[in-house]
Amino acid sequence: MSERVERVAALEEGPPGGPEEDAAGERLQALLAGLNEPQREAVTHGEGPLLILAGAGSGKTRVLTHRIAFLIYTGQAQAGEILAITFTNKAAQEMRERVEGLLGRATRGMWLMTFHAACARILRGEAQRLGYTRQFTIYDQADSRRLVRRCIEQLGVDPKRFTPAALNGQISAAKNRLQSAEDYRREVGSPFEELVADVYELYERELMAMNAMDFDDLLFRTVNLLELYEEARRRYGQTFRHVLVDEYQDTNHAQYRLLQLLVGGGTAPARGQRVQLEGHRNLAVVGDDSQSIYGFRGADVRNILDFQQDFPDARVVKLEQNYRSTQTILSAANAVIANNRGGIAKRLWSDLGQGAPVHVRELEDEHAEARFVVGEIERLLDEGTGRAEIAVLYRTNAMSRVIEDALVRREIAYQVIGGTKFYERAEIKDAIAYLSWIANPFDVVSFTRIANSPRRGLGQTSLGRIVGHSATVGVSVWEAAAQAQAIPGLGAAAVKSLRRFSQTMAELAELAARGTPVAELLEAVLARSGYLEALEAEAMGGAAKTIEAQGRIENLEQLVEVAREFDVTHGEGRGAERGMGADDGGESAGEGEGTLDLFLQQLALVADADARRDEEGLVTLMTLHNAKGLEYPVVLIAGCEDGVFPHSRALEEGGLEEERRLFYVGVTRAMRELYLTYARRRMVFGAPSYGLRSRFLDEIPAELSDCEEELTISRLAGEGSQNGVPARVRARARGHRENEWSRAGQASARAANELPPERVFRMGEDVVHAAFGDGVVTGVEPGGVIVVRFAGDGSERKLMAEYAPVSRRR
DNA sequence: ATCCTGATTTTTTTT
DNA sequence: AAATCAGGAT
Repeated sequence: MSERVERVAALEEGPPGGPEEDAAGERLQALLAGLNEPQREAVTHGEGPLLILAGAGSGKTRVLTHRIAFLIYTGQAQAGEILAITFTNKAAQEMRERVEGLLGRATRGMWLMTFHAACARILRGEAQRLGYTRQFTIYDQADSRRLVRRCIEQLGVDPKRFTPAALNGQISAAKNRLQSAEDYRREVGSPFEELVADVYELYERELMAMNAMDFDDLLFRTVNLLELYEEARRRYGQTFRHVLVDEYQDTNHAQYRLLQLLVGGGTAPARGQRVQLEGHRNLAVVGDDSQSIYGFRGADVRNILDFQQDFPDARVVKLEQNYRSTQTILSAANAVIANNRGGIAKRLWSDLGQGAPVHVRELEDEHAEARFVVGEIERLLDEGTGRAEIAVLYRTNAMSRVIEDALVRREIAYQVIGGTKFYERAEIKDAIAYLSWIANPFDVVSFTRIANSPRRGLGQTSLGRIVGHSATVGVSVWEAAAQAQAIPGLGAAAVKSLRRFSQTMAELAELAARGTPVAELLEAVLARSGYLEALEAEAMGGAAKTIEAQGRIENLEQLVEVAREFDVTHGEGRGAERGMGADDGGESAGEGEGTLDLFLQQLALVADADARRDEEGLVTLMTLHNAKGLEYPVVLIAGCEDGVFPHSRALEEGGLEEERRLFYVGVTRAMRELYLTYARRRMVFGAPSYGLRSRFLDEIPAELSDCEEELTISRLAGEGSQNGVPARVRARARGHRENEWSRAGQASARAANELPPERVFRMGEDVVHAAFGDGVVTGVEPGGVIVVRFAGDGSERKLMAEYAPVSRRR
């Protein structure tokens, strides 16, 4: 490897030599041309750990792609020796295209994908070692929540008291901490955690029996695999000679551990790990602690903050020149983020000039806000701005509807990212469930989903008997279903119906085993199962449902189209499984088996962001989270009100700083023009709510925005002190229309920030009340109100957390 | 088993 | 305002 380094050095010097070396030298110069000094340093860094602190818009994608190209180009790595992790599949795909553009050839064999996709791929080859087959099913969040619900019911716990969502969240958090059910059990400290442990254990057993994994398992099991098998660890560690990770600030503990296992090194292993880590330590991470916005799903900023402790010899490169935004936008972003404590100091600057002021507007209600946003978009379009250059961002998906309505009314073409997702629609999930059950006969969740869809007269009771029978006899649901008459307690009609269903499925499985292309198989499924027929019957029927059914049919046609595309790229037998030699061993006989599995796994891992389309003349609507990593000449952020953004629930849970980072992310998406709007009145849950303008708006220096009233009051309050007290004074001055509601809003903000911790209650906590006795918190409402259900008489009461005589029970 | 209706809940954010 | 759920009627 030292000769490699020499070669790099030689190339950098632009050595004398034969004609092809000259050409190579030129190529290399071209690769490095146009990079600023720190960018170049990051790109040309050789072996060993590398931390790239990349401020918003500082060209980190450029650095990553150029670095990959550089590594390949200088012979430091083959394409197949690179593992590059991105946040979305879309980002991976874009990055691959750019690398190929730089190299002028295909990047066959390079692992350029998300953590989850990489893990799924590894596990497909190694699943047997962990007791799974390679056809294991991946459950999305909805699936796993359903399973949790079943577990809760099986344990005889009231799902009212503890919602599947809450328990699922606990389990997911544990998995992200790499805490197994047994680990969790060992550390329980409350009755609630006791319950979580029970559910967690059962949930794991069920998943295992169904040959299924949830999202978190993909990471967790891969870590298990690498910890358990030194051979696998070595093999993957050596295969991926260079590992690059984008958006490192949003990695969770499992992902962190995975990286350590792959590249070796880091500090002493976390939580008593026994594995001796060794490896090449060629890990390059890119991120920005100011843009860490996924704490709620287990991301841990400390991963990036502590990188230099993990790798004391790491080279650190800071990218501080912003190539995206005007100085005004940057100054606004910097001023807001300065209100967070800690973090890595950086000073972002731009030479793109001051540009326009930030446009801040107050509107009457959300409809007026939507009209303003759309009106402004129309004006910009008239001025020659392209639709694809405009993005509208908001805090929650629910907020898109009003804006969509306004856009439709003005006939402006748009796309919504996220929200009601294509792959979460019932008909799509049904169709996929059919395929899943064919691929994985143990997949009970899929079976129960499709058995009575379309209606076959197999209701809850019958399904329960079938599943119960399969569990007692110890065979897959598939086999159980095939032996309909052997299932005790099943009525004659049910037996007959199940027989027919099972027969159809057997035929379809036969088709699949013969290596039928996925699109063809899917069409056969939809036709023979009677699914399409039922929908068509509904679409023909005269009622209002017609349109809906028609839409569903169209969605299914789209899915078939997706499958057809998959067949084209992965068709012709083998082509699919390229990449490292390591997983070839696991590939079973070559009858085209495995294609269906691959298709299903790809589907399971598609994200909303992957659906984004560029350059098609569409205005883009999405949540601030989905906007991560993107940029638009014009950005409009709607709903800048306290309680909406920052979100009230984040305030309650002490997540203000993460909200502020989210705001920072939103602001820094804008290149030229930035609009921040808020409404005095907004319908929430069908009831009006009145909020104050977002505190983040007050953190923007007045001279950067164009709100005139703002300037006047700010001058009155004292020149130059935009932060701190005067800012709040301004907010009060503007919000003097406040009534009951806004005061309630303030109280809730206070609840999080100023109440002592023993006065802050969360869902599911056990409490005791001086008069009513023991109870459990079943709701947390704005205004510092908590809802408690009391064990004594089963009644539910609303209490003021601040004043009521309640305390935590232990 | 299925359908209808009224009640309850939902809104953070997502791989 | 919309979606999901529970309970009861058919």
